[in-house]
Amino acid sequence: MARSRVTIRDVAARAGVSHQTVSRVINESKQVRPDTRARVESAIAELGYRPNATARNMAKGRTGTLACIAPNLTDYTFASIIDGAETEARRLDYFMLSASAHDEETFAYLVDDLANSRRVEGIMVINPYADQRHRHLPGDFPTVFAGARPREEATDSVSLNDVEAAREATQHLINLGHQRIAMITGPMAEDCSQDRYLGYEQALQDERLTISSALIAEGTWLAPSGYDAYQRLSHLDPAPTAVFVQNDQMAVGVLRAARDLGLEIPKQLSVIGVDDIPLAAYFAPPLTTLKQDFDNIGREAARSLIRAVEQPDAPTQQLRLPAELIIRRSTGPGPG
Amino acid sequence: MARSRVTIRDVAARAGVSHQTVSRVINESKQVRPDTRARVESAIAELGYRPNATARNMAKGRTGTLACIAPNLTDYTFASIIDGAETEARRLDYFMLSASAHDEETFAYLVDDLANSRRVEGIMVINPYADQRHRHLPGDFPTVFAGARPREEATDSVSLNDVEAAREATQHLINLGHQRIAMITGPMAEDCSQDRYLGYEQALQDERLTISSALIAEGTWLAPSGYDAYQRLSHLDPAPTAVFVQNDQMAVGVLRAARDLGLEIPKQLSVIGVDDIPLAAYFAPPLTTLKQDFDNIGREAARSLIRAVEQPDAPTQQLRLPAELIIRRSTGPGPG
DNA sequence: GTCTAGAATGTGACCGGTCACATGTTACCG
DNA sequence: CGGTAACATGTGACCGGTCACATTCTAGAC
Repeated sequence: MARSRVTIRDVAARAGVSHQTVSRVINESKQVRPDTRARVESAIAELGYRPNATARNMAKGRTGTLACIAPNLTDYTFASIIDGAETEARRLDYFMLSASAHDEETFAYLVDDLANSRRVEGIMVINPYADQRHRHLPGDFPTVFAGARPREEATDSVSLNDVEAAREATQHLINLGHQRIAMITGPMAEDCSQDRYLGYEQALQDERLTISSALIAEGTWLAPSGYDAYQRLSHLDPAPTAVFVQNDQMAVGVLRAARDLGLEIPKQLSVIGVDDIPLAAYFAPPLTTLKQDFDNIGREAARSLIRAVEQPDAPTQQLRLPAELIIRRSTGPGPG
Repeated sequence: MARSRVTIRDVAARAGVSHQTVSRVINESKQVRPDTRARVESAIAELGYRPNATARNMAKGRTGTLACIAPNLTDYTFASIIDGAETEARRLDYFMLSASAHDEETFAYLVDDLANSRRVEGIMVINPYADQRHRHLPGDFPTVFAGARPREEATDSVSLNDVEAAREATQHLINLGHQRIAMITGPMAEDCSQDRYLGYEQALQDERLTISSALIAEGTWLAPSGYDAYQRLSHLDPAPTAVFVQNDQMAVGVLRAARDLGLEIPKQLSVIGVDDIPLAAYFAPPLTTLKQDFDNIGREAARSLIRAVEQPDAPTQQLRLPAELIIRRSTGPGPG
């Protein structure tokens, strides 16, 4: 396997043609006579020639590479968006480089490096509002938000329809006969938490149920914060009979807090989450949740980004995908 | 922000020097007089010049990019290795492109494309023995295995010390007074499963406990297979009082199977896993396990790969990292 | 004041492709 | 059989850097 430095001109010499003809052959131009093509192809095979991607990028002024920047690559929700995006990008002949930027400074540095050195042609951002990182995005560079909607910026985005998902979750609890329904939110600085808040409110309003800020606690998306938040809510009198938790990790924390308080789920407390994390069915009890189609969010985000790269003048678009209610055993009939 | 096509020659013209001097400035050569440097630097600033990464790669014959190929990017163990590797690679001035190859064919295609087109300088492979994918690796290209040891190939690798970890897990159960200890393995085609098998055997042998193949069941690494495997083991008479499960996902399946069978954990059955997955502490009961330092495996793998890239003649090395016993509540004293 | 080493800077080729355009061939027409 | 359009192939510049080497400048020694 001669992986060495065989160039297009070596092949040309061997086949007795010009380097341009070789270029035509590897680019499948039809302007080549079959016998010439055959001669070039056998020269390519004999020499083990492979086109050099860097040189090609250089000449064409493109890199065929996109970047995805997330706070980390391990969070299941991020990872599955990335996986979907990477696969779709590859299907469309792009490579995807994913980087974790756990703080704003790293994010700023990365964006600057990747975009300005023209190493990538577009950037996909997961969690642009985790801190003030969105402010470091260049205005004139193809960008897409995955899993979040833009605020004022005109940026392409693909995410869950948060309002609708939250409304469905809350409605599910209402349908089961619950009236005193608490909510544990993500950080309220994030639009996603606000949108889910909105959906919860709308569902309650639609059913003429009262909304009380006492029933709402803020968390961090992580399990321990769900645990703590529920501890606080459990002191209420009367206690809520159901909780809509804005993500599964926190919901799992609630499950454990309830268990530690000696509560039976779903008999004394119904719990519903959002995401459908991998082992959701293996907690005690198996978790009812609204499943996000992360893979599809990733795929659509990749498509959106590639569109932005290839058609710079296309209008931006916001895609909001639906969630699917997965009923397991952490929700049950309300009192009465 | 003029991100357009300002080249090194534009800067040179503006600063009244040659393009080479500009090159020296951006490469921090000390062979430039301070006043010249200042002139060039202000020209760079005024024009908003940024070096083009592709052109630089082209001229230097390198790409500064590595690839990581895993069966998927969502599995927590893979994702955390990748995250660690990506961060370390970046610290060492490389970018990392991660791709998921869920089947052997995709893997072969990817490797071929990435390596032969010289798009990347080295490849990190996660789970090279998932199928026959390792056979598609080029022999003369920098490669490292992360999370697995090589068989006959002389390939760099970084992974858990599986034998030792399994021995520790089994020993923990023995120390608690268990004598009838079952094991649920991963697919026995994988070396990792075999090594953990070995560690289990060694621990039992050291304590003169009998090893019975009836006590061993094979799984797939996934939770449902743990569930099924334990169902089978539970029919044994006498039943095992403890199970060493080769990973946490399957262990979680065992937890649920035991619960469904009405068994109390750890009173009637002790369960220990391997990995320490994110919500291990939130299952019922919280899972005792051997924690892998995935982040470090990733970092070391990146270092290893970069060494292989930069010093092609360095001998290959196999790094085996230790696990840490995390005692939670799924293991308890044996009978008697 | 001249010589010379070493530092500072400039020149042109080169990395390996693609592009625009020039040239050479073929085939079909009157 | 010449003319010409369409096809096939060749030529050299170019993408934006770096490299090797040539040239110019500076400063210290004689």
